[in-house]
Amino acid sequence: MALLSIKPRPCTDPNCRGQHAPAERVALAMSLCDARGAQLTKLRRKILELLWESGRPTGAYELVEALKLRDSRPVGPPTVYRALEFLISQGLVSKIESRNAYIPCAHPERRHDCLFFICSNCGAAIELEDQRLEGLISKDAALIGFRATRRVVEVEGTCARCIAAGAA
Amino acid sequence: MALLSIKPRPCTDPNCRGQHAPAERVALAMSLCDARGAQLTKLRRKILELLWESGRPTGAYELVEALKLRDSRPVGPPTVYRALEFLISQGLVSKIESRNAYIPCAHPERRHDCLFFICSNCGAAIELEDQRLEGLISKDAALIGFRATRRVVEVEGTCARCIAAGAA
DNA sequence: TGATTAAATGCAACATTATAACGTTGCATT
DNA sequence: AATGCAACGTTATAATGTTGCATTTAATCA
Repeated sequence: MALLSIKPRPCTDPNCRGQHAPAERVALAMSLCDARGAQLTKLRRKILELLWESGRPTGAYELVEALKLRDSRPVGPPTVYRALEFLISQGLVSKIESRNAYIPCAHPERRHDCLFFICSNCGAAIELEDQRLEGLISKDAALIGFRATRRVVEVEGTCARCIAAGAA
Repeated sequence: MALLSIKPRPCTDPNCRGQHAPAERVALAMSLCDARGAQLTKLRRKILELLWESGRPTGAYELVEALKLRDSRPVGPPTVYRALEFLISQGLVSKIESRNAYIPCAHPERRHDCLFFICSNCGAAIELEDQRLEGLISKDAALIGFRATRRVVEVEGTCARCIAAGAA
């Protein structure tokens, strides 16, 4: 808590697409980890920052490169993967399975499943939350007696901006 | 058509989980490809067979190994990947993104999105189809002006059989 | 405070998954 | 025979992810 100069409040707008500054994001993450007794170390924080700054799903090796540029001390893949593992375990980051890439979670304060729309053209990913979708999946799971622990929903296609810009 | 001794009819049971023999599956695939003018060659057929026989999502390199055992002539990864690409393009196979593995599609005659339940314990995958789910995703896509081309829905957890067997 | 211990990180080697680049085969048509 | 074409083969390499162990850092407590 000592590291926190501000005490951010989570965004409560259900239509929010996550348009907040990276710094604000990281501050919220620190606040959450602090409350949970989880250690958001300097390295982990930096990787979360990089993910927010990137603005699109980012590969682990891209992060390795980015850290090389930003810092004097280079880090290896295992370090990055371990940090990602931590961030994912805290709900701060999601892996986009269809891309082998990582993206920060817009609403880490809420426990929820993410629904990602990924643009094949520009690479951007839009995160949505849909309780009805989660409900349907639960119902289907119940139908076959399946106990779900993780839900991956990823939609590939073309985003509105790229459609407008004339990209096929 | 000359190669086909039987003319299989697609299963129309909406609750069908795909319990049909591999040979029947491959025969249906041949029929479909024939109708489409697509070439389900010997190699592609063999890979589809192996996938059906495997009974669970199977990695590309597992297929490379399996082909080594089954045949005299070993094939390289590119060959297997190309065959998988073809099978996927024909809707005969799906990739399980969260596992980097491939699974034959239970109902290749219908154009639909698959919903996979993957057991972390035994590795089995259950395929379901849910129009309402597809509808919800379409609605969400429309909400943000996104044009979807592919939908990936994968649920990890524990299957009924493993729960019954006492697996956590 | 310094000793003790747990957690996090660094690092080298390795494993797995996927593709690039280029060449060959076999068949159909001319 | 020459041409075109789709599928397949071969080699090498890119991209992604992990293991095992040494080292450092940080939390805990006598």
